[in-house]
Amino acid sequence: MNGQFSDQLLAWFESCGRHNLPWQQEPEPYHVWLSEIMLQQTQVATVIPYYNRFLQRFPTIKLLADADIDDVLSHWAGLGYYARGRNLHRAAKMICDDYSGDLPANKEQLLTLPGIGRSTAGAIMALAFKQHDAILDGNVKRVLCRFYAVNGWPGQPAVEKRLWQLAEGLTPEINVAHYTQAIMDLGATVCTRSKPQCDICPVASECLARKQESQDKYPGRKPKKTIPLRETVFLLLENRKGEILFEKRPATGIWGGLWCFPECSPDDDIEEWLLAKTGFSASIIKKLSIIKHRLTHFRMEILPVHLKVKQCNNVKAMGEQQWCASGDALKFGVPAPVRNLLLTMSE
DNA sequence: AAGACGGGGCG
DNA sequence: CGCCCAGTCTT
Repeated sequence: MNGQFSDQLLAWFESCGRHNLPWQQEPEPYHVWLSEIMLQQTQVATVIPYYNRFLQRFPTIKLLADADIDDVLSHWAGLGYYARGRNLHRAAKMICDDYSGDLPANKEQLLTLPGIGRSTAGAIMALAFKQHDAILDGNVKRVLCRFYAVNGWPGQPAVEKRLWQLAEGLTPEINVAHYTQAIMDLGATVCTRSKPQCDICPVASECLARKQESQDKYPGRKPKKTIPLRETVFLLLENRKGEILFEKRPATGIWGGLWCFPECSPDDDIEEWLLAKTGFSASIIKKLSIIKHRLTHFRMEILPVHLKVKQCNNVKAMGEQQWCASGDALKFGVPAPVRNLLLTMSE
């Protein structure tokens, strides 16, 4: 029977699960939603300080909806995947407009909100509304791949389809909130990527991967490909007051909506490029050491160049711009390399 | 179906 | 350095 898996997991959860995470204290729908969005592609330990700061600044969905997007993004800065922050803000507005400020307890309606997909909708239904619904996040995928010895990479549509079937089959009708938390905890603390602790696993005796002594084979690896190198130049323009010029990036694409420095290619003549594109006449003070930034899909090498502005004729703004003392810039949403650069400079 | 999207943690 | 993480959206 399917009930055995959930029963064993629930019994284990009671004594060994995590019951002290910040979003478990007041499990209201907003808290569950916020934590689920932050936890997408991001680990618990990283999320916790961001979660606490965010909720302190935006205690309710209404206050979030009414906030300025820059304010929202500055509290997201450093977490990555900034579309999550923008979607959260958009969804908060929709929730206020369409549902009087409360998350709908309805899966189809949740799925219409930006940033909420199948797994997050399932998590909100189960954890916040105690409704029977399955999730399939990275932890659950790993647990199920091992328990059923599912071959193939979980990102593969056929494999993912199979995993959803298994996840739905195992999810119990009752105690669904505890079960959902339990299977995530099992993946996070016991059925870990490397060195799983099968000796303390509540479902080890039925686990096919363990029977085959091939836990390391599951889940199947993502086919790897060589990731490209992207080289860029950060232009740190300083005016007479010692302020630095920042530009707001477009809402979509890398670091969408965050504040950054003007950027050119290493192939450009820097002073010429500046004059042509922005109207600033500036001279190079110093080229700083190259910053290496590694992402999932490419590597970045950033050359920061410090310049002094001599003259400004007809500034051609390429987007929103502002001059700002380097220390004050951290109040805005800036990407991690920019933050690190500013911190280094102020030392 | 495939690619884009950030940053941190770990072996 | 490679791989992964409480995924979703766009093309």
